[in-house]
Amino acid sequence: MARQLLTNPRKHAAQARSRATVDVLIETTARILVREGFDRASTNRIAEQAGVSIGSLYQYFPGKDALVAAVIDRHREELGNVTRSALAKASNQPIKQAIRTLVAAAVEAHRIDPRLHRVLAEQIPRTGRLEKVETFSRENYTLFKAYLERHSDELRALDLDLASFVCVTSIEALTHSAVLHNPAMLADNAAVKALIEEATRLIVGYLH
Amino acid sequence: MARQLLTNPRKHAAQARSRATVDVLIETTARILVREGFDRASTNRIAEQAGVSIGSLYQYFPGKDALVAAVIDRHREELGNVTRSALAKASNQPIKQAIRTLVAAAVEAHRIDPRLHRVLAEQIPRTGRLEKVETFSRENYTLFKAYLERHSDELRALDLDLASFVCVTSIEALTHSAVLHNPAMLADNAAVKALIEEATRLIVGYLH
DNA sequence: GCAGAATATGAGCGACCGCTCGTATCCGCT
DNA sequence: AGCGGATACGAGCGGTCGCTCATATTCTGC
Repeated sequence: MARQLLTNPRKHAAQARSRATVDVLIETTARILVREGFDRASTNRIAEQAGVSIGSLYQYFPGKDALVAAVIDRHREELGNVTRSALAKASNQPIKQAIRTLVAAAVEAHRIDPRLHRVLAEQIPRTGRLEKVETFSRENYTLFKAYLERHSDELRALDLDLASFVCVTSIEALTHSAVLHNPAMLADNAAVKALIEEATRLIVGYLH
Repeated sequence: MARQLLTNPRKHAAQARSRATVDVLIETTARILVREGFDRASTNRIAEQAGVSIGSLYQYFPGKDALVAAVIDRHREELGNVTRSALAKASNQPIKQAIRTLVAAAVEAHRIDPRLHRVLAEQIPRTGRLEKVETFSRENYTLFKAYLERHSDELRALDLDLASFVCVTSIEALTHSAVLHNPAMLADNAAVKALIEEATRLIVGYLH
């Protein structure tokens, strides 16, 4: 039997109680992903822990993938807010300061819910096989490129596409790897500062 | 019932035919991982497609995880060969040339079996039983740090641990992302050259 | 208050999972 | 040749999976 591939909600929740059901399902899915991992996040288990019947779950989500997709969307929204506001702030700053702002924002974004972020980043590509996860950083890429365009007079001659790829990929990898694979980093403010400093130096040096 | 946690072979294969059985199981596992993904790689399916009975599979592997671990080890061995020889070659080169050698090697390593590499990197659950997969880049990190130590007189004052982390993580992310998320890159030699050039510039600029 | 729409329920089906174990076959050694 | 260990086999057990559907409950509009 073909597995369910759809990730769209099956039905729109209209009344307040059904919206509550949807919410608790998404929240429970996130909690199970964090606490038990992707494999143990079965629809039966999610429904049970959410205090919702399996039938109700399937009224709103066509399957596990849709639940996970909803969790991803919610998380990405939060990340996007942090990044977008940082980019707005950076747009008026000179290069070096702007890069520092962006790197700091990247670290900040990874602090929102690191354990969930880790599960999503590491276990989720199995869902959908789509570019859904690639879009994780696509927006960052586009916005960063726009920044470079506006400030191209302060930079050496650059292939903006290639440069955006290099910068965004590096910043993403450094913050992701540092924050997620070394949880102690979260507490150690000095270490965070050092990381931001190094990443800034890396990027600024590259752009000049 | 508690899931199987071991990833070590259950029994050592002594005769030639059993070694052949083990080989075909590992190879089939790799093939299924690439063609069907981690989730569909069940022990039953692996045994069937390998032309080996499920009983024989369990003579040599305590479960799916052990098979996957064997695939990972084999792949990592191949990557390690490329990287180690590049590092040996680089150890006598000046910084800029050395970095270029290493970046080129990183790209080369990602060309070995990109689809398998992608599956291993993206689909293997790293939380839990297969956690030791994190050592994927640990060796690179150590070797790179050793290189920096030997050439520290050519560099600015550096925290070698931090610098190694920054360099290895960036190179890994750039080559990985470029080669795996843009398969056209494999064919386009000019694009590969451009990537190597940019990554080299990024790292060299950072180290100086 | 009541009809009908929206929402919630959960037993249970068929498929597949990981894995065992009793049995059959093959191979190396004397 | 023939014995004993190594190897191979596969039916099938107990379990979880994703998911449906007949039924029950709650809400909304009139």
